[in-house]
Amino acid sequence: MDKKAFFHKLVTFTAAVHQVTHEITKEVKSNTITPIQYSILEYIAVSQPVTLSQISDCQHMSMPNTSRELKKLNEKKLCEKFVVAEDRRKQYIRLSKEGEIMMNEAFKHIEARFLQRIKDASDEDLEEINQSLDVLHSKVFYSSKSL
Amino acid sequence: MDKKAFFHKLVTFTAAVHQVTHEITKEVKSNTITPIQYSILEYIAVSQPVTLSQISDCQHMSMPNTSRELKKLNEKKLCEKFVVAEDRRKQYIRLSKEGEIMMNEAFKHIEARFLQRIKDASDEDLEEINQSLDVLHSKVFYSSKSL
DNA sequence: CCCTTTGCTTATCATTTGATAACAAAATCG
DNA sequence: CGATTTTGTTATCAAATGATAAGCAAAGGG
Repeated sequence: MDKKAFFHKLVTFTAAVHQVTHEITKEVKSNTITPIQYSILEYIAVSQPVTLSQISDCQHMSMPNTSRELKKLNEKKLCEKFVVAEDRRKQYIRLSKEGEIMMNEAFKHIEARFLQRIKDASDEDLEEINQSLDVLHSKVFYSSKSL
Repeated sequence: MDKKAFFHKLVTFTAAVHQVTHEITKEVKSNTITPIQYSILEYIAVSQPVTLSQISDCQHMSMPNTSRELKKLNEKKLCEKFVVAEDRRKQYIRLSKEGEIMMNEAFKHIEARFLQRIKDASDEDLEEINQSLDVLHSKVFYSSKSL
């Protein structure tokens, strides 16, 4: 396969993903949280419970800054901290009731937008999309600290 | 197919794409430009010549802020402005010689990083990835201003 | 020829984000 | 036990980004 073309395809693809998600999420964000706070909430929502270090790693944010943003989210009653019995330095972070509600609404909106995008897809198309997501996630866009 | 699981997959996938591209581009950015300036340069690189309004639209940035960032890039000798003969209000923006060099190096680095990510992939894997990119780009992450 | 619109600029201010130093408590290890 | 590492906090400062008001020159339309 032509490496140059392949790489070009990858770059335009990532640009497209950014463009589409930006379009969709900008309608989603409540005006009470900042973009970074939204992405933290999103991460918590799909990965909870998580520790502060995990958020810091995943969002490429320093511990102090992560701690600060989390404190703000806490003050806004959108997430909660729980000490971990086995290691009392750590804390598990989960969405609060309100946080769950907010993120559920956000996801519902995103869902609607995506539905609109795939409304012309057949069942086979959907299965194909499903498999493509698996392939790309596992073979290209996997997360890896070691790289 | 379970809709809930499907959208969960979509959301985590887009998050993964963001994280990976963030990881890769953060190594690329010279310390002389900010993230936003980088993304402007990237846009100019693939779309030049562009007008200030086009950048403003595409980057979802207000005209005044776009103007400011462009002025900084100009002072850093990374891009140049040319008045348009047909409409002297407009200006075409292009990368300067230095800007071209910088972006070529950036793209080369991104290519290397992606290659590293797929270095364990077999030829069949690559073909699968290639097809998955096509599927997702055409059926989900297509660009459409009208949506 | 006025009047409006378009494309862009400058200035200013508030907020968000990034970076760093200094600290503390719990765990781990020799 | 004492030293070190891990996990997280608080405080502070600098820089980047977002938002808004005011202005200006060229283009276009009646």
